[in-house]
Amino acid sequence: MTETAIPSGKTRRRRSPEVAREEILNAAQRLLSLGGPDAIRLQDIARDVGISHPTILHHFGSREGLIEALDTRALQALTSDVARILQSEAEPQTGELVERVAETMDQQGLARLIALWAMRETDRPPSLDGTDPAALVAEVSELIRSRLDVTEGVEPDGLEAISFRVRLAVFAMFGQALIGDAMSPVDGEERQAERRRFRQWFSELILESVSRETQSPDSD
Amino acid sequence: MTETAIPSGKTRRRRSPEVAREEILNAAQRLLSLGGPDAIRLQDIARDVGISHPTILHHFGSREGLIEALDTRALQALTSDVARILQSEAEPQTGELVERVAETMDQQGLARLIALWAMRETDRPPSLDGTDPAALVAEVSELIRSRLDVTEGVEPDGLEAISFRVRLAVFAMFGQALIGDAMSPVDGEERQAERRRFRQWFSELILESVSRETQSPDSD
DNA sequence: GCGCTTACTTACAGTAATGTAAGTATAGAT
DNA sequence: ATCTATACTTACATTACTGTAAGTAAGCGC
Repeated sequence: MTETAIPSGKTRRRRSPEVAREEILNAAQRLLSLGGPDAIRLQDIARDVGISHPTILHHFGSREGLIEALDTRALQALTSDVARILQSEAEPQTGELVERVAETMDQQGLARLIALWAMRETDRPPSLDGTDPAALVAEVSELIRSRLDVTEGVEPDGLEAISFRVRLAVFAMFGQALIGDAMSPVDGEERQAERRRFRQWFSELILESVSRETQSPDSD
Repeated sequence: MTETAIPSGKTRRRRSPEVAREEILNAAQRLLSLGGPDAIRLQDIARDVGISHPTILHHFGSREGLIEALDTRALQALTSDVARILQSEAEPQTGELVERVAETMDQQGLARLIALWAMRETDRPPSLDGTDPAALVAEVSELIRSRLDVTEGVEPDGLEAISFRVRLAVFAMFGQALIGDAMSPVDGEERQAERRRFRQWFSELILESVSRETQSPDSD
């Protein structure tokens, strides 16, 4: 039993390059979210999609290319997700934002992807393909500040404080997705409930601190 | 030029098993903190220590055994570190604790180790060798609560809120160590300064929220 | 229908990693 | 000084994964 790509029927499907890439990326991400870093094996992914592994190489050039595409797509998804919320909501609904990012993080196995990406090399590559996490944080921070400016009126150098909050939110959701299970004292059904409680508690903590600082700037 | 373990001189050193294990673990951790997950290669580690790779297998049985030992040691180090601080300080110096955990996390490459450990399998193994992160969090939370009890007097069901804070602190330090660089808008010297500012800001945030809730329990 | 492009397959090459077997040498015990 | 246990080495087996080469077939234009 070597590798025979599930000869489903007798004909073979011929996908458009876009569809093929999507299916391969989906399978890769799914496998990554199940197993560890070694789960990104071309043969496994190929079997999952129902193709042979050289097809993956055909579409992505190399394993490295596949991983890069995976990273890029994930970051872009997250970016557009955040952007959509920020532009649709009138009020800076921090709770909504936190909840949204959290879902994306652990449902799609995005946290693992980010972790692996961060570990991959010490020297920053050219901020992969145009989506830069630091820029995303800066953007979100800026947007939140501008909203606060309108409603309340906050001193301009509070930008770093806001970006700290955004970063903390990212860290919190990232951490919960990646190592949250290991820190939870409960199992099964209750764990989900606890996760939600934690997020809600966290959202309130962040919101409180924002309104506190912006409404009484004499705290320092 | 195959693999010849640096024939330093002509005699070979004969370490005690304990020392050998320590040196191997140190090298492995160092390499992991430099490169990605694939950096844990027996031959590389062996070259770093100055031995041949089967010696590692002799001491740890298998690559998997080495990784397990690495995880165990790291968690134990963190545990004892936290325990030491909690027992020595009279006041619950949250800032100190946060700073300490943060240092351990990114100096030793511990964050990466934890991340890999968390990714390794979905089903929890028997909480590796006696050190259980959830238990550690619970312990720390309990200890903090008991101190608050003495000084101020907090309702007993505030334990979850405290454990949430502890968890958030872990997430924050873990996140900063692992993906903090990617989120920072600055480079080089200034990055270190910013990291410190973030930690300080975070410590204050946590402390504030504690004193606020414990001193005025009618906030709900 | 015919032909061209290319998504896709099978078979294989190359490489690199973990793990094994057998022998060597070092430190401590007697 | 010799013996013994075992830390350690060299050489090799095994396996498994990425990547290549050549050939096959599916869709699309003509």
